Amino acid sequence: MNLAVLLGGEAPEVAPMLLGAVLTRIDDGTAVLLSEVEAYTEDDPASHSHRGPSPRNQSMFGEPGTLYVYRSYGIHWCANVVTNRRGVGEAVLLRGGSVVAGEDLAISRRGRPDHLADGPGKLCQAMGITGVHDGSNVLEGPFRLEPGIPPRHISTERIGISRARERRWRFVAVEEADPAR
DNA sequence: GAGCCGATATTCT
DNA sequence: GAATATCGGCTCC
Repeated sequence: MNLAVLLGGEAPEVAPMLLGAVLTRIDDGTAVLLSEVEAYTEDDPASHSHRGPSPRNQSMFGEPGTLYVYRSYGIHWCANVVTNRRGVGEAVLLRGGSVVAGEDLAISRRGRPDHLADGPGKLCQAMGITGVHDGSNVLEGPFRLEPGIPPRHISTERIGISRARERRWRFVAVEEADPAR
């Protein structure tokens, strides 16, 4: 599946397709295999784009593939990949994954050897994603997204929000069946 | 492992 | 002033 075509779709449909994809940072070699994502759309009361463009969320309305990076709780950075066409505020929050390249750098950034990218803020810290990357595009760089084979996954309620909880737009890769079981 | 809490940018009321 | 798309350190099992 062509990435540009994929990202032109609607966020709730694109999100599960990004499971198994690898986000690579070209300029330092770090890469994360995505295992957890969430979809947000414009008519979604829980989405930052719900009330229209603002200085913070403008990149969420950009071209598909745009990175929307925002500061969460005043401390952490969180990254989304924008979907759908320009002018539509849809994106997929990169909620977690596992570091598959550049592990040493990820460990030094995180300051610990474990839990490198098992949360949206941690994923950004491990890859060095900050506000300066807001508005860059995964079709260009310095971040590249390579679709993989989507693993088995389940959808659940999203995390950390209070509105529109009934939209089960959190997609989590299911661990491969344990051979010992 | 579960539960509480503090840090604090940005938006909304 | 309150809420939030979080995290890490702490306590107490």
